[in-house]
Amino acid sequence: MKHNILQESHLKDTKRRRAVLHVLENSGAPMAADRIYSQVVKSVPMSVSTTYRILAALSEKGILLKNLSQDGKTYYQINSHQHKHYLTCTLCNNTIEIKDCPLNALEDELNKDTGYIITGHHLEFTGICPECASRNHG
Amino acid sequence: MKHNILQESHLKDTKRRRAVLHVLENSGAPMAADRIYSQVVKSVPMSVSTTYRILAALSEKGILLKNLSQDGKTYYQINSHQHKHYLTCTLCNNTIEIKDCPLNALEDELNKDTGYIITGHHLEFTGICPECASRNHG
DNA sequence: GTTAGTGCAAACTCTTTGCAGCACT
DNA sequence: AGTGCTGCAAAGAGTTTGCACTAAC
Repeated sequence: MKHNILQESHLKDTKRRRAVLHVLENSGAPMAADRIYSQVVKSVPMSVSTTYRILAALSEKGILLKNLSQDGKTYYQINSHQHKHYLTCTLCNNTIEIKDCPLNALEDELNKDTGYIITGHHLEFTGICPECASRNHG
Repeated sequence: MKHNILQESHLKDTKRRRAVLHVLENSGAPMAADRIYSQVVKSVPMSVSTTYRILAALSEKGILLKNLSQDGKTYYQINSHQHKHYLTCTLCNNTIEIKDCPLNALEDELNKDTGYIITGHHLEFTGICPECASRNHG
């Protein structure tokens, strides 16, 4: 069974939830609610409020990760339970994944310096992707 | 006449702008509009919309840095033209500054790997401050 | 059959804006 | 004097919620 992730989390297995998960599984990068909605609606009728409720439920169960971005929209992604960071083009918003996280070592040091118990971090790089760079030079 | 940062930026030197700058200068950490407003209003009458307009004008001139945080509010801070990161307690929201930024070296490597021209990064740590930690153990 | 999920519209939070009047250079 | 600043209220974007209906278990 492919989507027993819903049942495991004691969530009912509905058409809309499967569709939302499917869209996010096939996306290489985090997606905002409006884009998830317009993707899903192509195949399954769904209201915007249901989109938000599904995203909230899945995030609460830890199935999705959510992140409020600088553009004012909340982005959702499948929680792969791997620690990831992203690099976003400031011109076209194209986003790619960064493989390594060099910060865990820093967290220990930070704890020694500040006394804070470090529970996490959020790191985002911004830049200009090769396509935009060549477009602006050409 | 003292060198005025407002005049240098071709902004009129008004009571409210001075008050906003004063509040931010005396704050160790970034502040959201609502808190800046309620601080300023203690000494200078001001509307909320003016607060936002002042913060927008000062940010546009590069006098302030703005950052939309995960709590949905935009935080403002004086632009010290130094690169800084912050560590925020997830329990009491107390925020302190981190001195060193270990990421510039990483940016070069990232450029080689991805082809992106790296223009910046945003890094936030979360944790539990010593006060909250002891409060929760007691 | 019971509980959880959904659609619709209204509400909510933070922020922005149009317009008329006021303050700074 | 003239332009830019400000207050008020209304609007805007993104998201959340109350209620009646529907679908999954």
